[in-house]
Amino acid sequence: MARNVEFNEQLAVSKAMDVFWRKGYNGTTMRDLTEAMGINSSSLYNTIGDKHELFVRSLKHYTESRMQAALKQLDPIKSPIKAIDKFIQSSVYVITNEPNSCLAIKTTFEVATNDEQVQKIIKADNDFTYNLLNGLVEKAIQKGEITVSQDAAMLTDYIINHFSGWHESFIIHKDKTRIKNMATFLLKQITQ
Amino acid sequence: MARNVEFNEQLAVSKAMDVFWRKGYNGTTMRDLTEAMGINSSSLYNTIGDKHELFVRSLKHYTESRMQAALKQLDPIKSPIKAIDKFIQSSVYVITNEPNSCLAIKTTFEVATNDEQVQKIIKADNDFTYNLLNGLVEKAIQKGEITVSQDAAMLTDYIINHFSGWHESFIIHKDKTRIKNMATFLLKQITQ
DNA sequence: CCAAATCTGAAACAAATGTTTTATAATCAT
DNA sequence: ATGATTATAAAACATTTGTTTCAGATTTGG
Repeated sequence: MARNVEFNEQLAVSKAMDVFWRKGYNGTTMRDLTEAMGINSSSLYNTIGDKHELFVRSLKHYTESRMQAALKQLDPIKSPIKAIDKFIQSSVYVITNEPNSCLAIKTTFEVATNDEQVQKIIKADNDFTYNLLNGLVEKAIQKGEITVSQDAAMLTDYIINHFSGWHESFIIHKDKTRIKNMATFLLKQITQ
Repeated sequence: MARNVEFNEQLAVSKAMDVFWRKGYNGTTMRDLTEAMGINSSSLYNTIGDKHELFVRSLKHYTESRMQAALKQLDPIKSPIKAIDKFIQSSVYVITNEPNSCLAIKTTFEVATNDEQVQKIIKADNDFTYNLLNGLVEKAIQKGEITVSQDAAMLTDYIINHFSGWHESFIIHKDKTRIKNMATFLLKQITQ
């Protein structure tokens, strides 16, 4: 009965995400977004909604992509401690090679404090990583691959906790070696 | 020959800092600032300058205050490892009790990437903390209070690295215990 | 092919933004 | 006290902001 939507919504959100990722929520204008997405603001408001809704979708797109990638990467690894190692090494690689630092962390510090909807997404993302890693840590403790502590919950927190510091360090010093050395030490500590 | 400046510039910058701290650089408007500072924008532009310059001064005020506080707090402590402990415990206390998380970290993720002047201030702040802690770590290694590694530089990075993760965790989960448990484990690891 | 539906593009919108102007008030050296 | 000088307050400024309007283009079912 009517005309079809011309643009690919998923692709458009992905382009919007790139802009938010670089400039942050408040640093991004609607014109930045429509230009990058290649669509007119009327189309945007007709389909997705306003700036905030577009940000929410961008953030969800970011976190969901990451979750899928993590599952896919860790699934074939049978040894829990090797999976933990892979997860850490992979984080180091991303931190020291991606042009922007993690959108979730940037968002946590820029908007999560004053935005409940955003905070929920961030928390869901964090919980996912926590559960994924916690499963591995528990198994590694069971198998005796980790002996430094029996407190899986705390150890999981402890490991995850390193990532944002590594991002911060890399923004400030742009020195891959510093990150790698910290990661090596972390792993040595865990598996001592 | 002329009229005197009415407002206390240091105090005004301190009020501006509070606003930037809560709302971030891009989330803060000039009207937010002049209202909080209790001065007219013409006075602001006549004395301090534009929004960016005010932010730079606010950030400097923040970092310099922190540096002084750290020196004052650690100076009387003679044992290096006890000073390190104090530094960590004090960070935990601030993270879990201040209403806003660290302005320096927020700024690192929001603006440092695209703002050289801000990046310099952040780096100077980071280097200060690094040097302060590194001196303690070196002495602790010499005295045999730390044996887990002889690499003072890496260990210093490793310790500092925890703070931004603790901030992130507290924003997301608002759970003091999780932070305290991580801090306890960190200290146990270092002094093992 | 028609008609209803809805998407698109460009322009327009009010409000908010960072900054400047201007008139007035206050201060200090003479 | 006077006059030069500078601070202040209020308003005005041009842009930029997020969002909406509206005419025209395109599609689909009948």
